[in-house]
Amino acid sequence: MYRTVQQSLLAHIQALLAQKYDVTLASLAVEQPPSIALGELALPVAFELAKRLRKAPRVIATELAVELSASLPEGVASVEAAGAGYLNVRFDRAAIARDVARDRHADIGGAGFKLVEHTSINPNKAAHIGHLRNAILGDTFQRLLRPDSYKRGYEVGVQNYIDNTGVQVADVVVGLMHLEGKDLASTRKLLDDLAAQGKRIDYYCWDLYARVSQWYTADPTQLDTRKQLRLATLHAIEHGGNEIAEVADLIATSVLRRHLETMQRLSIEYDFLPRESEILHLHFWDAARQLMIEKGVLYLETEGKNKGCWVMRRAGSEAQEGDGPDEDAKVIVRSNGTVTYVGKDIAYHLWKFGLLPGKDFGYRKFHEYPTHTCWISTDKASEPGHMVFGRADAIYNVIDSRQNDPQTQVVQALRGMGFTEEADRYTHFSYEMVALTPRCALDLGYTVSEEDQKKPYIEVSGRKGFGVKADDLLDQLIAAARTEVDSRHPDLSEEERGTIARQIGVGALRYFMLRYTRNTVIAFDFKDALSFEGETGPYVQYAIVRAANIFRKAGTTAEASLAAMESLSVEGFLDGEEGSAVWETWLLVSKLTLMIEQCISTSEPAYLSRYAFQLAQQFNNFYHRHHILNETDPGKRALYLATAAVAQREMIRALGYLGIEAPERM
RNA sequence: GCGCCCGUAGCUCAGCUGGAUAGAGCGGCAGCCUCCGAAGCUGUAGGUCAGAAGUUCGAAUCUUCUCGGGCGCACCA
Repeated sequence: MYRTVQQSLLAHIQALLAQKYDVTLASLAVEQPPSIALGELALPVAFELAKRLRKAPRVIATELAVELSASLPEGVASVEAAGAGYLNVRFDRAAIARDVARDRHADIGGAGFKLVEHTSINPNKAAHIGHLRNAILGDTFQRLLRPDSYKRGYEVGVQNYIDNTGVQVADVVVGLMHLEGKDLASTRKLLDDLAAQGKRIDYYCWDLYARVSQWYTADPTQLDTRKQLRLATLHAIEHGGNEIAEVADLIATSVLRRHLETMQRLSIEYDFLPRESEILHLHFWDAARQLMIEKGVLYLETEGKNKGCWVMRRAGSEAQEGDGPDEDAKVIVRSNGTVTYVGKDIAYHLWKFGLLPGKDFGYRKFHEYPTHTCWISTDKASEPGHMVFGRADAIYNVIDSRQNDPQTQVVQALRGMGFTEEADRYTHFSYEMVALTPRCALDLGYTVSEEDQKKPYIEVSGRKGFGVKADDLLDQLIAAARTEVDSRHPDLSEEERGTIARQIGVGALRYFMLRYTRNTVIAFDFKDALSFEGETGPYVQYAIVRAANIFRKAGTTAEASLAAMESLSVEGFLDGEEGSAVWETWLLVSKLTLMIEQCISTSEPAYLSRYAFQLAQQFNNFYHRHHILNETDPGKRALYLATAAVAQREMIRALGYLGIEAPERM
């Protein structure tokens, strides 16, 4: 509702400015006054106009207030000049509250297919906390976009790109075949044995990957031989149709299934898993190469250090007209004819926007979620019933900030090819890494150098096997929650307690990853991550449970409490000092759509987690201030019940978008 | 060397499309469970917003420079 009133007010003022002063402003700043006593909205527009109109801000504000008062927009009670020239707006509290109770709100959504890509973990090791941040950010964002019962939303597809033919997979294959002397058959047996013992293949690979990485450089006399072995393995995997490639596929697919399980524990699901093997075998690059040459962004370098390579100019250096070769250009095709990572990525992104004529993946069913199918790419014919993904109007790539440069290269290529609209709708959803505090690393038993101990944080490294695995962290969180639940609810069944503990653990984890803004490095520490108090997911869950307890004890429901608002005269109850405190809860509650819009337009889910916390804090405040069940005035009691109901409703919704469930009890 | 990001309370972070007195959590101190669950609430202490100059009626927020920290700058992916 907040957004609805704000919009109509701004439209009113724009019209007024045009009519009275003959000015149009590109955008109007709106804020909230420092105190609710001053009103619900404040506009500093008079300051902006002061110079232009050669009048004191206060005078302009007063004039505007008079004009606006003549015909107030819906939901607005009064407008007045305040301070040095602010235009303060007071809401019609009773009317707004009634609308909020009725769940009137602005809609969110529009046309166009939005493709969100996240997770994209190399399928050669267990997921760690860095991957968790990626997946949780992407999944939350996807929830904000999707159609649901609250909003119209956008058509959305969620992809998880699988680099099943890269060096990281090759490394694990080298480990299996050369360090452990396995072949296809014994690798199969390994998988069966691990499964029988209830062990995780991704954990096994975690250790193996770290071992191989060390092994490559362990013996100086073997450096070249091992490097060659690594390269030969990679090429065999890329080429396909041999035993090495089969081992790689077996491992990559098994690890991928584990990743899907890990993510599903966190309510994270995917629609499609495009794999690099198909990008290779279906020759996406050939089509892209031809297109790039046609459009003039890719050219053969004939001189200098990049002689014999097909290169592309870097972003920001296109004005260069000099004679000599552009030494700064990015190599796309090596002199040996193979394509680089950025080249393949350009081809892939042309496909995402439907710009690769005649090229699409084959689609095969891979995993069934309760409500939908997850598809995977294949170079064979498609199974029926699949969705088509390569036709995006806008894309969001959740990729950490270390890939800023290559991402910029891809956008630059699109722009250079004349696909400027696509380039404009390409969002690199960038975020900073999750690192470990030195203290945390020591606690985990890693050896930390003197130098590293002085740093604020240490980068996680799969190659070194240095990091916290996603499943381990989740297990710990759930166990900690379980201990609490067991002591608080010995009466509940084993299964119920398990469910609640899982909801709390997931809530704590997802909230932890979402409370930091994207460009903040998270220095991970168990003490912070395992906290259930203060600004955490469980704090919000607890507020929801409290509200539920009130309805139970009052012998009513949230729905009935909201319906009661229809016949309730709240006119006096939301004013004055005491009423204002209650009103502030309603006002905050009315801002959900505004928050979601903000999260979408800035690609920043952290605003919503903050909002959820603020709601819970506001509700807890209200809860301690007004003892609802002891309230003897029936009008007040009804209003308080409705207050708890709207607060609970929006807390549940906000948590829902964050991918966090609200437990019945906790 | 070049590019991007960051520097706000003891610690971890919000605030950064310029706007009224710079906020929250944790930690500290002092309180609140015969009363809707204390995973909670109240009060209190704590800040030259890294530093300097500039733009502006107004700067934590915009510009430039300096200092400090991080991450990128491959014919790796």
